[in-house]
This record gives sequence, C-alpha cells and structure tokens, in this order.
Amino acid sequence: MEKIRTRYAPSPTGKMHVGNLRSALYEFLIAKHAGGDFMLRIEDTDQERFVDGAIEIIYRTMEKTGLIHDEGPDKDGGYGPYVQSERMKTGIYMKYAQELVDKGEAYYCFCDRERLASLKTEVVEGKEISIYDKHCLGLSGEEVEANLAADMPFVIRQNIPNEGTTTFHDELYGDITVENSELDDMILIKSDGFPTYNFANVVDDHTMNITHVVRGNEYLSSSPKYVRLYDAFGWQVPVYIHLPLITDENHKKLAKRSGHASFEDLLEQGFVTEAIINYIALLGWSPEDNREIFSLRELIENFDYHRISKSPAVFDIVKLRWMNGEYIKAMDFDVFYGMAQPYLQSALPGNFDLKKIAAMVKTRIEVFPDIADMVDFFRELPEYDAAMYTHKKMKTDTASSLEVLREVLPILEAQEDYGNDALYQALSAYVEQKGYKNGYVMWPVRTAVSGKQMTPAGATEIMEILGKEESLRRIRKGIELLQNA
RNA sequence: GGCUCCAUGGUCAAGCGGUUAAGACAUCGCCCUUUCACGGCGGUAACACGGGUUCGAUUCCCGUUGGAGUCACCA
Repeated sequence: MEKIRTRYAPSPTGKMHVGNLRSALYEFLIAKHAGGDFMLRIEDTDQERFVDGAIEIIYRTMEKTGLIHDEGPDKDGGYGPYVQSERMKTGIYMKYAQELVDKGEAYYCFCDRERLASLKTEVVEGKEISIYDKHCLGLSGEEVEANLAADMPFVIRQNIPNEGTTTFHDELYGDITVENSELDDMILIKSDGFPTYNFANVVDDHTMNITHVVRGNEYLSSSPKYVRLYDAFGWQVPVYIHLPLITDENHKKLAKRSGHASFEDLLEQGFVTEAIINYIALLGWSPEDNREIFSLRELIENFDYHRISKSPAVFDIVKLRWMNGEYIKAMDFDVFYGMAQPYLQSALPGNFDLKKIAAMVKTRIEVFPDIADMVDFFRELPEYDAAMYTHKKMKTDTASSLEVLREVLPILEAQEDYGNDALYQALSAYVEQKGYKNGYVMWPVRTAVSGKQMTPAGATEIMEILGKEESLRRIRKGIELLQNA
C-alpha cells in the first residue's frame, strides 16, 4: 500500500489560529498513525496579506507543539521548493495552466474589474454575488494573441460547463454532488502572475504526491471545482477529509474577537502547550474508550480518522481550563516551579518562600495567571468585611470570632516557633482545652490572617509564611474590625 | 437569497435497529478537611418536529424547522 503523505499548508498571514492548529494536528496524526510523512508547505501566493515574521511563528509553533514535519522549506525531501512563491519562479503554475488552456479546460480572460463589477447580480448580507458569464471564452485564438501581444492584463480561468453535475467523495461526508451551473469559472492565475490558492493547491498537492488532503470544512463547497481540475489534468484525486468547524460560544466560526482564537492568545493566558493540543484533539474527534488525557505520542497511537465527527464543535474555554489544571497537577514540581515563578514573583515581590507557596498553589490553579489572585494576600492584607467571619456550619459569627481571636492572641504572642507544626499544636491545645471544634477557631484565625474567602492553605500554614510579627498584626487588626462590627 | 453541510443534556461527546441513552466539563447536593479551596461520592439535565420503512426506531429514508459554511484576481 502507498505511503500516506499529508501536508499542512498555511498562509503566513499572522498568528496561528486554533482552527489551523487543529488541522495541522490532524494532518500530522493521520500521517503518523499510519507511519506516513507529514510536510509543511508555505502558501504565500497573496503578497498583500503576507505578514513579516508569520513564517517564524509557524515554525516556532510546530516545533513547540511537537508537530514535526518530515519535509518542508527547511527539510528538503525531493519535492521542493516548499514555498509557493519560490515554486512560482520555476514556472510550474503557468506551465500547468497553459496545459489546461490547450486542452480547452481553461481560458484567458481580459475582463477588467469594472466589467466584473457590473456582473454583480445580487447583494446578500453585504456580499455581492456574481458568477462569471464566460465572456472571454468566446475570444478567438487571434484575439487572445493580439491582447497578449498588446500586454493586456489577463487572468486564466477554469472552464466549467454549464450542464451536468460534478460529484466528489469525502471520507467523512461521503459523496457530494452539485450542479455545474452553480460552479463559477474560478481564476487559476491572477493578473499579477501568481496562482490562486485553489490552483496552486491542486498542482502542489499532486506534484508533491499528497495522498490525503485534510482541511477545514469551509472548503467543502468549493471541492467540486478541485475535482474538476484533477479530472481536467487526468490526475488521480486524493483522499479528501474535511474537518468539522470549530466555533465560538455563539456557534459562529471562531474569530479573533473571541479572545482565544489563536495559539498565542492561549499561551498568553497561561495555558500549557500539551493541554492545548490535547484539548483541540478532542474537538471533533473521540477515541474508542472514554479516555481524555492524551500525550501527543498517545494520540498518534490512537488516532483513527474515521472517528472524526461531522458536526461543528464549540471551543469551550472552561473545559480547556479544567484540562490545563489536570496538566499542572501532573507536572513535575521543578518544571511547574519554573513556569510559576514569574507569576509568583510579580505577585509577591520581597522575601517570600516562593517554593513553599508554589507547592500550595499547584493543585489549585487551572491556569498560571490564577496565581496572582490566590496569593496576593500574603503581601498585603486586603480590606474585608466582618461578615466573612460568619460560618453557619461552624456556628461561627462576629461575636464568637472576636472572643476566639482575643483568647488566641496571647498564645500566639507567646509562641516562639512559627513553624506550621508548632503553631498547629499550640492552637490545637487551645481548642482541646476549651472543648471547641477545630473549625470554630481555625476559621476566624484563617480569616483574620488572610482576609480572604478562599485561600490555598490553612491558618497555620499561612502564619508560617507570614511570620510572627505580621501574623500578630493581622490578628489584632481582625480584633479591631470585629469590635467595630 | 442560491448551493452545500450539520442536528443526542448548557458544552465536548459515546451510540452505528431492541440500552435503565455512556463518560467528561459546567451546575447542584452530600462527605472530608486547619470545615474556604483541593479531593471523594451522588443528583438535575438530551435523542428538534412530522411522516414513512420495520415486529421494533436516537439509530435507515423523506419532509419541516433550526444552525453553520460558502458564493473574491483571500486562503
């Protein structure tokens, strides 16, 4: 059996969109699961949209995510060049376009934009709809020659008959048939000499021996035109696998303004690469069992593209957060500390035992920026409301808390050892002596010492970090607050 | 609007003619706890509708409705 070859063919237009990342992932997985090759091809046929540095983003992302290509601009596999602007210099696109013209499957078109604009028949939702009227198909050979000789700007268009239907097969969606009259004579070569995406894509996929074309669902409706191109050339049509769309919470195609549409956005928000990959792998695909946590390696083993779903999937940032938390919990402590340190440092400048705090926080955050809110009280006691001392279940209220804090203050003042264990013992002794429940005293102490509803640690652990002086200051402040309540 | 695709809880998603219709996230409750958080255990919650086909439809077919994508010298 033929070796599977897939490709990721991005346009260098900026950030790495998560939809594109997932396409790259699936393309990689489909090839690797079958022991095939995965390649990278840069589709830069639109000079106007080209963004400086975008190619570097692509390389960096592929490397960081582990989607390592077997062939690409930087790794020649004998099918180069792997950048379309460079391929164009070899004359390949013009050559093949001319071949189609000779066969009558394409034709030169000299219509200017003005005439094209006059063809617009309908405006729907701000979009102008038109279909080319094949005006230039009627030009004689002499007329074409004359126009060319006169240096008239031209494009080359695909010649699609107005009769009949075209059918193509998708591995997931099955056979799809459309009326040829619905198909526009799409432009193959632009007036600047560059091929359009549609054309370059077909000749490159064929000449680079791509066996499985994996791409987003937005191409589904233009696929019949592709198939006509392959047929016109007499080439074998590749296996098509169209991927379901990824949408935002409103079920619309994921767009920039959702705030998490790109891989870079996600990294900035404190997500880890492995979790992102894991999550998007599951957006549109599911394994046979119920497993959800997969390393890239495990994905390769388990990825069966027949299990890709057909319906669009909402990108759920909440579930990604959960998954990211799972990755953080499973992380080696030193690795975690390395990643958490910058967040810890900016939240807690000064002399804090950051390692100890990192350990407290590790199992409780979902995303690194969560650290700041969780930990800022160490630095400064926040303003808080006396109502926070009330805990119905512990039968704790402002009065009881005031009493406890007052009685506990001298004990804490007398306490020399401010280690967690010693502190806990001292407080426990008091609890026992009074016949209270633990929480009855721990609750107000933790509240006084943190001023927070939620903390990453218990009362005495917090005091250990704070030290004697600051702990006492906060307890006294709590007493003051309660007296005025 | 034309064309194309899609349709199981709020979200991801299993199911591929006969099931008490999985699981995960979220949500709610209980337990644990230095009684918050973390963790553990449970609960609520779905086959869009209408026709067929069939002994039997979530599952197959048709229609309706709903949603999405697409209709560029962008990819």
